[in-house]
Amino acid sequence: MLDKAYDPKATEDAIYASWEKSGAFKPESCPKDGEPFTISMPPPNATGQLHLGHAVMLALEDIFIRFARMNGKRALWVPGTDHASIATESVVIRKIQKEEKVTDPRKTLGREGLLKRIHEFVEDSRGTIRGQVRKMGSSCDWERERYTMDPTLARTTYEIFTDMYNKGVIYRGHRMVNWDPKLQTTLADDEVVYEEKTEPFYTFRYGPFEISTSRPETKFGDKYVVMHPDDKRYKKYKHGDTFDAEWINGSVRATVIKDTSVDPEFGTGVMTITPSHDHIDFEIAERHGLEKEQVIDFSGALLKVAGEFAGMKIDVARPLIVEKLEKKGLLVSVKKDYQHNVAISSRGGGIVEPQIKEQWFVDVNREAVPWKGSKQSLKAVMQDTVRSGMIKIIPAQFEKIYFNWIDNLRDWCVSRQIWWGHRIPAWYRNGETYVGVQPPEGDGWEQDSDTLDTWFGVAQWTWSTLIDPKAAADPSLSLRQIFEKSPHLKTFHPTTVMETGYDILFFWVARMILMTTYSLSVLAWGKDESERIPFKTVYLHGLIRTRDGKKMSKSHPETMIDPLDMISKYGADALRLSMIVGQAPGADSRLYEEKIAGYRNFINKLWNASRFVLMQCEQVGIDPKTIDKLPENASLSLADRAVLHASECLIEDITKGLRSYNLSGAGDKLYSFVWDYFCDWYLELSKGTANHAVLVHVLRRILKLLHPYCPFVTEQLWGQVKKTADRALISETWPAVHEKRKDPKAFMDLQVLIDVISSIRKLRNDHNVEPGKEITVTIVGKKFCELLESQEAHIRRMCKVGSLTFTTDSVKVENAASAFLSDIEIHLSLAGLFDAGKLKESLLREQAELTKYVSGLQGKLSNKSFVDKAPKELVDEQKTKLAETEEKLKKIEERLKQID
RNA sequence: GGGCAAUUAGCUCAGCUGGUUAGAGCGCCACAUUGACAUUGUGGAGGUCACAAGUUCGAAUCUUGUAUUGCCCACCA
Repeated sequence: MLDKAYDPKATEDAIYASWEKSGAFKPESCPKDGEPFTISMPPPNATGQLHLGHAVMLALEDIFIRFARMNGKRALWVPGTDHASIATESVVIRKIQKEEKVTDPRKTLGREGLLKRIHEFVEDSRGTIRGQVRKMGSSCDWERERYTMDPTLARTTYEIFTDMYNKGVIYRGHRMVNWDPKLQTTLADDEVVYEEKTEPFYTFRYGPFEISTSRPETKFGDKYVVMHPDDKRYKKYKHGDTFDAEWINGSVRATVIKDTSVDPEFGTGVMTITPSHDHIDFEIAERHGLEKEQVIDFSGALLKVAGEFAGMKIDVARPLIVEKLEKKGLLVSVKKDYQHNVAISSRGGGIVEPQIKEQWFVDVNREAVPWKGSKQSLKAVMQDTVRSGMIKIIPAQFEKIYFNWIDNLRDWCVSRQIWWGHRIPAWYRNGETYVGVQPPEGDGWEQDSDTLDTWFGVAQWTWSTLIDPKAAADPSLSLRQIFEKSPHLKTFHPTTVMETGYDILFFWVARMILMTTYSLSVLAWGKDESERIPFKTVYLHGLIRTRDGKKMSKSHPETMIDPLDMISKYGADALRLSMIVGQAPGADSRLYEEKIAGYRNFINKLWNASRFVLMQCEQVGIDPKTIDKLPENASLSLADRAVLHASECLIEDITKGLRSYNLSGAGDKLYSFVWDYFCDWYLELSKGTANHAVLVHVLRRILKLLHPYCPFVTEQLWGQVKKTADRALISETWPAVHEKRKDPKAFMDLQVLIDVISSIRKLRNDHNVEPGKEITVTIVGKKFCELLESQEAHIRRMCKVGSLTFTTDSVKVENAASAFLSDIEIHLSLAGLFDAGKLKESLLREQAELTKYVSGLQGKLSNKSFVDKAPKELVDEQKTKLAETEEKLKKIEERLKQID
């Protein structure tokens, strides 16, 4: 017999191990003719700990996969980890700095040495992650686990890079980048955060103009003044005019430039530009072919052009420069409380200094992708996949956001000045450049020291993980031949659904669309465009926040909820439910311990309901595992027929909900079915008159339907109600709807019984009838008398009724509390307990409520346009409702008279 | 500055294409409790669905505007 309470800790690990051992996670265990259903697991960073973001991702994907598997699909879930270049490198460097007191591990260890250390760290960490993913119950195929630094994935990354280079989609060029002087690396736009700061805003005299700046230290090389061409104040200056201006270190010859990007309303409407250290200025300089002189070096110090200030860090130099200009009489004014945004590195926290550097870029506008009969740009293809409906994003509002992002998309800088990652497959020798998967032959070649943006490689994740590693290891094969020798790729790609957080829609989801459509199109693999996409559906989940709606952050450990902690306290099933039920896709949600505890209670309720079923069977010596047939409908009790009907409807609802990705709604329905219907009514009604076959049957249904949500407890219970020789629940088939078992009449009739029992209970409560004290009830009903008579035993037991009379005639009632349902009157004799005041009070309350309702209905029905235009059924329904309620009111009036 | 969303009970949230007297969980109040379950049961209190106008026979739901909040993108010399 089962314990009194479910103990997840004692069972979860063993159940997981048995699933894994049985091969149930592998698509090979599914029916051979099943439709493929694939999910690529977004690979967690190989830096350590599973957090709630991963937990919610794993829970959602596991539900998708288990549902698909039970529906006979060939379900494949590919797990993996990401090398996460920047994040991992900085974690390891910090670790070495802290633990070994090495100030600059790059210098001390060298490239090879540091990479070795990072590699060791990652191996260790990947093991931890694997264990944690298992704890969540994730049914992924571990034999297909991949890692972004696997040789196969490295090869596809280099192959595609080379191909893009050869087709001119990847180019090397000078571009303004976000340079982090502290970490000595380039940052992606997304890695820059802006902080509002208050700094002085200076206005200086510059020749005949006044110009303003918050960064005087960049102004040394300025020799262009820019203004809007339509600005009337500066009409007399023509584009290209030159003049001499006294400046920081002597006189400079300046040129007038007219450009529409200048806002005449801002400051004086005139500015000087620093093309080397400002994005906008760079663009202006590019437009007009202006010189770009570097003023600040890569460590953040001033260069020779600064004259006496050369070598100074900018924060030191700034006040000195202002002082000098003031002495020269060039300082016009200082605005002290100027607020503006300063670019900060999200990695190192230092101020970002824009610099011009040689970088590798992906050209998003070059028309190089064969798509629907012509060559299209990456941008156009990215738009088309979603616009044409090949890829569907859930929730749909993110499609708008996606398009908006693509409209503003610029070329993608893919090189990073770090060591950990895929090193750029480019070699240089005396001004020659070679790009290829294999190093060039001959001496004197030097490989680019940069690595690729992590997202470049991992953007191929959906398909590169399905490539056969053996084929990829053969250098004589071309990528196309490797594709041909990868049957899994053909079967399981495009993947069915990509589930991830909306925060990486741009970082990753969009870039997967970019890289995958490019790769599979250019390599002419997959004739139809719809076979060249990475996934058919994108399901985005929101951020999990604290109870107060704040972000959980490592810097405030008290706000963090550790999923592993919660699993050991409440079980993985409870955690999964708490993250999914009540959470709309794409919306942020709040999680706190009471919520998880609530779902733990639900799991326990299910456990005990099962325990009850087993006990019922035991009492009469039936082995629940051997039950396999349901008796004919006709021989079943009302409650049995009703619960069978309800469970058939439940199957329909849940199936529909899961198919349409409404996991929250379906979960909620399961919760209330189990608790509010199955436990509160059906189990209660079956006490004493249990039909064991129906009990076991409905319980099995519930276990199946709940299995995707809470796999552990349902699997555990399944072993109690099914022969061990049969399939484990994970491999069971999803229940089908049997129309024959539907019985709406029984369902409605049971509803009447429930109403009657509830009303009697309410009356007892209203009139403070002592608990346990048996009472006498008279039920008067025209339509339902016979029905209720047959359920007498239930009413008696569940309401503690001593004697019960049924009659179809109206009766004279005295000393009784009464309730009036439609067509049914209930009179509870209260001899000795009778409280006229209380009785009158409750009748008057009900009368007032009903009167209000009736007048509402009457108004509605006397409205001609309602009667004419509303659906006829609705009008009829409201008419019936009105008649019923008026009847009820009459009865209440009668009772009131009697009391008086 | 551009874009996207949200506002429903004390708290956290459901409420699908407009249609019974707006729901759940937690919390609160009262009562119960030896046999599935105190990780429980029964009953209850608590809401002008942010505000205003409009469309409609009918609006939490559709339209417009206002207010508040949140997020994303861009970033101003």
